Amino acid sequence: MVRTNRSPRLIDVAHASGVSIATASRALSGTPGVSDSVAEKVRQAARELGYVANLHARSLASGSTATIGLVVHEIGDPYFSEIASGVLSLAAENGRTVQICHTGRDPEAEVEQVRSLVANRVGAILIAGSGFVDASVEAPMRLEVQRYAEAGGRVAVVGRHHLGVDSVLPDNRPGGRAVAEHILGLGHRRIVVVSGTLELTTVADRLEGVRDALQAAGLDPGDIPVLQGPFTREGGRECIRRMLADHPRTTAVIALNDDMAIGCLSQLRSSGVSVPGQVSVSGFDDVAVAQDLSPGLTTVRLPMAEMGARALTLALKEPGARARRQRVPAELVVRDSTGPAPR
Amino acid sequence: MVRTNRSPRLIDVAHASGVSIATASRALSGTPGVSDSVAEKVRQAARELGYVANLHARSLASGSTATIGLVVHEIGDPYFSEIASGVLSLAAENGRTVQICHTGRDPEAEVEQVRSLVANRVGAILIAGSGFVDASVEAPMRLEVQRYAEAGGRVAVVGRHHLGVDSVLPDNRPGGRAVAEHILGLGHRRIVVVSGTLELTTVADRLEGVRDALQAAGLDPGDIPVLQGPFTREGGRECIRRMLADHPRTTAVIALNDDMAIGCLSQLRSSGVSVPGQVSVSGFDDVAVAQDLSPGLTTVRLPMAEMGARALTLALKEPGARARRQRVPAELVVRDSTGPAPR
DNA sequence: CTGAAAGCGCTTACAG
DNA sequence: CTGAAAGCGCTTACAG
Repeated sequence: MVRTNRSPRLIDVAHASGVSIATASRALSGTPGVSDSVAEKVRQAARELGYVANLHARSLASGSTATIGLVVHEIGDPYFSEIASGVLSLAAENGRTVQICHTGRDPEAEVEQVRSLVANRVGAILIAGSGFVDASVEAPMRLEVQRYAEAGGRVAVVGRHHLGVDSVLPDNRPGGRAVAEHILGLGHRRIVVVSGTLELTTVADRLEGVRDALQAAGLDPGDIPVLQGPFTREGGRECIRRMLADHPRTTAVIALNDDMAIGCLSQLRSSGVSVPGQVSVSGFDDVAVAQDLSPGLTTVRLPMAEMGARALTLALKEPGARARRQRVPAELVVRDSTGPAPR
Repeated sequence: MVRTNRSPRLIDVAHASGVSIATASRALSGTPGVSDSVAEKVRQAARELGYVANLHARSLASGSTATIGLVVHEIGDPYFSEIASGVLSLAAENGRTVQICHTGRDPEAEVEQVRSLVANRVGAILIAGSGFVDASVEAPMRLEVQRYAEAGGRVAVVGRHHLGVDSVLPDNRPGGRAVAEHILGLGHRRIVVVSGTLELTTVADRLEGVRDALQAAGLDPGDIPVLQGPFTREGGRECIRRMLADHPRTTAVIALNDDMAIGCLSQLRSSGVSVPGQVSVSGFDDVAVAQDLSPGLTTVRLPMAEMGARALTLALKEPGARARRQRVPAELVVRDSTGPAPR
């Protein structure tokens, strides 16, 4: 009987080429030990039938997968989409497929997504995005990850501590210090930090760097207002409105990511404040669009795509005796959104 | 390839709770016909063991998957990352996982990616991104897609014709017409179109709309230069340099996507040309950052996230007797990058 | 309501 | 170099 409306199976290829499924399997997967002529005959038959191996069956039989799981907070956010781009490109080069989930920055959704990745028996899990300063918030995640790792899964994280796995860690603190030094060097003293929630380690680390610079310049970090809002463009706008109301003499805004900085620029423009004439603005990340803003955004460059690729590279390696950490340098990029403090 | 064969299996759960694997399977998958007390006992045991069902085994046994495949040109591009965001959110709500691949706009890579999705036996494939005016370029893709559909797979595309499957089609032509009418209405006559390659249907359709408007205004579309470059920010910059050299009296630039428009803005600023004072600029898509640019970008809004979600919705439905087409309205959004033609 | 058993489509020792 | 056969971990008719 002819199977209609179904994909051809290995056995169909085997029949068509007059060999056993064992031989057909070897010929198709490139396992050595099949004569060239037979292998070619099998490949030919597979091509004609439009045969594509069922990866579920393959995974089940072989006990391994070529699929990588990637967890991000929000794929629409350029920070994450650039990381994802790096992962997808390198994965394709290695013949691996990538399953992505986003979590909306919800720690619970995150755990659920990891669990679903585990269920899909992905070969490795990559987690991008800040963790929480309060390690206890991450306890369930840590548990899930450890369990997976113990069962032989590989895990790597980007920009995140506390999980006890291989990690790619951008120099958030040195980056924060560098951008603050730049601002101070331009003569600014009435500075405001525009920040996401301090519960995130990324935010806390960057802020710490800013404080390092203030302290080194002989200033009291406690004197610098830290305006908190969502870590988004809208959050940036919101903070500027508060700044204009509560700290009207501010001459420089240090935003802790580019998204917020873009919102700052937008709100300052709407409010008729010139940048950098009256107020300087800096960001953090150097998302692709930062250089095309007007004025071009002074920021701290993080090589997001490369960070994603590096995490994948770590995950594809054999695990080390203990968790590896790769530091990624953060580089200050000075553009037109920062200038000398007005006198 | 990582071995992941040390996780607890269904049979471990069955043993732990003193039932058969059939009963354990039913209890865990929520199939009716298991007494509450037994079901609870099984769930309890599963929880304690940290059991997560092997989806490969499940797929193989049941012949169906909860995984959706999504093909985009470049996930780092906001147009696609916003579509992906819509797909991921809706997928999560439906308990489905998403496998993403990007193709770098290479038709051959595209076919390969679809093939790999088929191999993964995903339940549905979503393809986002322009097709080619020359349908023959897509023949291999069409073949692959048809074969998959005939074998029972579901396919939906976003912004793409020629594939003979369910599609979500933005009103590119009416959108192009709307934005051109806006520019004409402001009195501009020395206009230049900044465009990606005309081989892409998306580009061709938008340009067609622009020409509709020109014609309706009694102008000869042949008189309007169409500068082509990569469909990216860098492409936009490039085109502006050419425009400045070859068409220095231009007063309005109609860019056929936001990325190019952003590049145009950037290059005009570097070249000391004021927008919209000397030259007006419009885009197409309304990516998230468009409203935060300076000046805010006049553009044509496409609800990308919604388009992604709609495609998924189509793919999850039973197939119709013939391919369904959903048109998505394109809405002109006027901001500050366009103004009256200088006299 | 519960279980024994067939089978999903592959891979891979184990023999020849 | 090639094949017969035992699984991989589930689901689901089919019986009881």
